[in-house]
Amino acid sequence: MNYTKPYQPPTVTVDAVIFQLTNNVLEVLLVQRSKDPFSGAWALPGGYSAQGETTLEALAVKVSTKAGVDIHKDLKYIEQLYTFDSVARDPRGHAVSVTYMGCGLKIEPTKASETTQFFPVDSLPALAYDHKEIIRYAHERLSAKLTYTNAVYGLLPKQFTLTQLQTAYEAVFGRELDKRNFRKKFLTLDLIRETKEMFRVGAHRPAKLYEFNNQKLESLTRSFD
Amino acid sequence: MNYTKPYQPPTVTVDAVIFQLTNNVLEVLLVQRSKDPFSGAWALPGGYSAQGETTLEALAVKVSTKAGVDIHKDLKYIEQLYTFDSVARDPRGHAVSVTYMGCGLKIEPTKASETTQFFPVDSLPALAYDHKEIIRYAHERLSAKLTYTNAVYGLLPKQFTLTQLQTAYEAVFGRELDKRNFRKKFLTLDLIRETKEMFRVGAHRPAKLYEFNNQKLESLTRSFD
DNA sequence: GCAAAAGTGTTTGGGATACACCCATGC
DNA sequence: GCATGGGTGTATCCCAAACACTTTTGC
Repeated sequence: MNYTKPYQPPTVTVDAVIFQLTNNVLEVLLVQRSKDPFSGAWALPGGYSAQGETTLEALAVKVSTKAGVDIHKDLKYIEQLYTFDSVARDPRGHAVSVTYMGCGLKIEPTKASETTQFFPVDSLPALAYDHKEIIRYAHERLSAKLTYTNAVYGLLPKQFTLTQLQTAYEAVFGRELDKRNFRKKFLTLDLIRETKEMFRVGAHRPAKLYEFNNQKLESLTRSFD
Repeated sequence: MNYTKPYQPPTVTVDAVIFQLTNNVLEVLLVQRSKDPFSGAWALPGGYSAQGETTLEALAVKVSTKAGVDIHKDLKYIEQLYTFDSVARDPRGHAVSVTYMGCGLKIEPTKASETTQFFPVDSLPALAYDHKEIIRYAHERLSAKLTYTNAVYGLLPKQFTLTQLQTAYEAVFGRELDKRNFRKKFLTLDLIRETKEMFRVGAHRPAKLYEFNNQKLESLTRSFD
């Protein structure tokens, strides 16, 4: 390979789609841009990735700096999503973005403010770059992951009720599931076990609390959906 | 974002895992390196991706130059696989590789030679970089794609027999399937139609030829496996 | 006692699995 | 007529889907 000019790589950036569930609504973490391009618009937390660091390392730094979220402590699950590379996606010049998708729970960005917030995936503000497409793709991926893996654990507390579990699925899938069939099926998958704790809240019957046998990603023997 | 030093992006490369089926064996296209690093070892076709071109555009150029394969004409299916970015994967310096996975059929690299060949995925030569891992991952992805999409069309000619279809699955999955169950299931998926042609070869009953209704990727209503 | 969510079973239909023999052809 | 791969059916079991009422609690 001979280059007549010195080789000029594209800029490499990283972006994170961080989901969490709040009141049974799937939300995504965004930061508001204060500078051009897209000043005032909202964007996924992210930034440049430099030589000598992995994209995940770069992501950890950027997400911590820009949103006050520690991807290792605050997220229960993270995976690489896709690399977006269209030449026009950044008006300043060609930037290839390696994106990640992660799930957390009651994340409280230490930088929480009017410029760092979670938004419901179904009512996003105006977004910078191609971030709307990235979020759409991440949501699709998350939904797929819930159908064939135990990835829901990423969205739930350590102990949870079956109703919480079901509503997590419903929030991600965007549709309702049958309570009896859902419970029957999930319990036969052998992913969770009953605890001795009960969840008591409100004027109604308390619910058994369950926990996952395993907080690591595994494939289901029988898919959902 | 203020950088005290000028921002130095990692090198960006692209690599292609190109599969085809030859005599019911799943093969992958490799080129032999003539220079260090890894001189003499085999590698996936690929190379640098520069500013101003998408990674797929870069891939088309590199695969054509190095292996004489036109990814648009010779491949029936291609998708982005994953971005490999460990700092040590290239001994010359940090290089992030955006990889693609594709399928073709009777590809004849115009550069076919002792340094551009297909190898069975189960008996690969010594590989440069992390290309062994990339191939493993691509194989896994292909296998997954066959279970929940119609992606097999990428490995088959326009018209094919049910036995060819089944052996394509078997070659990718690496295990045998029951003939009667396979046929019954595939025919009820409504993905293929009978043609009026027959495949006549050898001293035995001729086989009906089928074709896909649709040569575009779609999800199956019921997964395999 | 009443409002609110938790918990629970049965029926039915469709698809997955297991399994072995006849058919059409070339030589 | 025989060797070779093409083509076919049935029984069983498991699971998905549909569907409504009772239980436990706080007030």
